[in-house]
Amino acid sequence: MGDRLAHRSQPFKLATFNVNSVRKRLPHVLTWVKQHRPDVLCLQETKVEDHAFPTQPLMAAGYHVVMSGTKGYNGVAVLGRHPITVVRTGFEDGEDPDEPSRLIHVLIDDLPVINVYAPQGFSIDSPKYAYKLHWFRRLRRYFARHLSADQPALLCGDLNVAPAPIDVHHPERHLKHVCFHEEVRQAYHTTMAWGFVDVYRLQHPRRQQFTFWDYRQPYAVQANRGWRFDHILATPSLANRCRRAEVDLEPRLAPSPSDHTIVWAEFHL
DNA sequence: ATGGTCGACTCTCGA
Repeated sequence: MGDRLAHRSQPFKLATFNVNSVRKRLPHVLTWVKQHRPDVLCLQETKVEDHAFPTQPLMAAGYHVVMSGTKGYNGVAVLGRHPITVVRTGFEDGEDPDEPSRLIHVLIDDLPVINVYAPQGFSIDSPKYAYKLHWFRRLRRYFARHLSADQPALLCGDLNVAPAPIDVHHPERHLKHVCFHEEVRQAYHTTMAWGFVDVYRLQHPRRQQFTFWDYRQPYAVQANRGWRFDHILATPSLANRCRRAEVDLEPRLAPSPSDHTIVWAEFHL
């Protein structure tokens, strides 16, 4: 851990937000960072190539910006109050296909932060689902190759998995859903068993709080038919230093609400 | 019921 973080008096605050187009949701992002001043905000589904990313207004708000995007789909970015070093985008594990627009690994004052957008999977019988399951195995191998479980590190993003029955409305109706099937939950848990702890669940063992409501589901928000897909995880030494973890529903209340909302966590470093 | 809607982009895909 770098001295600048180690000697901070203020807690270190990280947030994650699937924006479903960073250009469409830029007003939400600017309002939120100005109000909450997170040290780091990780974005997913930015849906924009790097040259067209709205870097300038974010820099004007006091944030460094790095990104790895593609036109129209996927895309991840990290905003930070301190300079950000990009370590890697994508797995770079020699397998084809690799998707640089689903993973960005950065260092913020020597703290590793990995921001991911996991594949959704489409349907249980689709090759996209097989790809999703394999993607989680590759993610675990990525941790083993590039991180140490006994050192501080953060993982966040849209994992496209509800890890437990409490994390989805009517779990009994979603046993064959690509984000809740026993097989995909197993893939998720096997990956995180490498050494990442879900800090929201650590702080709130029995609270049901969703982070995603499907646009296509009528009255999903009103009836709270949602899912908890957006996660912040930390290696054990850092998870022990988590003091707060919360879901902020503000992006759901703004005009043109996103289908996801913001999750944030504070750590005393 | 991959239906419904939303976003980006091309007349359709991804979620």
